[in-house]
Amino acid sequence: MPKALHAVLARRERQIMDILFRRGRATAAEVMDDLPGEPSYSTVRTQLRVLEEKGHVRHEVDGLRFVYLPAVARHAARKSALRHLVETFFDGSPEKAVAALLGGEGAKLSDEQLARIADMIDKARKEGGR
Amino acid sequence: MPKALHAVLARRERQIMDILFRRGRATAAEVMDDLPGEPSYSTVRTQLRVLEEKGHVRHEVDGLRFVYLPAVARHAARKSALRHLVETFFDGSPEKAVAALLGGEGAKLSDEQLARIADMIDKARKEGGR
DNA sequence: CGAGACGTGTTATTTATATAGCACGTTGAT
DNA sequence: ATCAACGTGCTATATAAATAACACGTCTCG
Repeated sequence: MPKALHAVLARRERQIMDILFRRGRATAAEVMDDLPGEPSYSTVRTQLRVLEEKGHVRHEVDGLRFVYLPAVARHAARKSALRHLVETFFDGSPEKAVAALLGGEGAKLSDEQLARIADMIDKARKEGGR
Repeated sequence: MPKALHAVLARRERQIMDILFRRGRATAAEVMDDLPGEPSYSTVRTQLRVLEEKGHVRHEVDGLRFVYLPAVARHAARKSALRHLVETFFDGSPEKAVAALLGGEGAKLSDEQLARIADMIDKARKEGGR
């Protein structure tokens, strides 16, 4: 298993990867816009190049310019991040994590969303009880 | 609002904070045990001292030795981490995050756990519908 | 066609991080 | 009382990260 991203990236590198995961793909200029502080365009490009050398990012050529994307599928990174979070803050219990989400940590939930979640649970229980 | 920890910590610093959040409190030796690589005792202590200077960690004196703890309540750090994760990997939708947890990302759920979660949802719905 | 905007490649520099050595103090067992 | 084990305080250094300047190419529109 390759090492999880969060365990390997520096502060700024992580910020950049997060932006790429949020947006899916982005140009250097877009990354720059989303970064806190006012890094120069040049700085951001250098960091993207370094991330690419390290294998965390790749780029596609779009006409003249580069568009950067994470080298790892979002889904994989997400799974590993979620696992780590549950481990660190919820004593390894996904149940507690769900409780926190329902309790409004991470954003409020509407009634419709709660209803859909209830459905998901019914399905999960049938699966498990089979 | 003070800046979120994950946005401000370096790689090693984050690893250490995660250990402290997992364990609640730990001596330098315990932190050292949990860190990957084989950092020397001296190294770990230096980093703890730096983290303390920065205000992320504090220590209590236990007889002869120091016991380190996060300066921020676990609950607060967790909330911010959860929010960030939902933002980055679930398009800001806690519902999607719950779905991932139910789907087994982050660890499997037992039937009893699912049952308890179903209860939580009932309660949440009553609250919201009041 | 020429200047400005926009983009890349390369290289340099400063600052922070990660790492560890050494001197010294306290305690507990021989 | 003394030596080893364990812990702290202080200091030093190598490596990595963060930042940016400069040179150069290409499109574009007036």
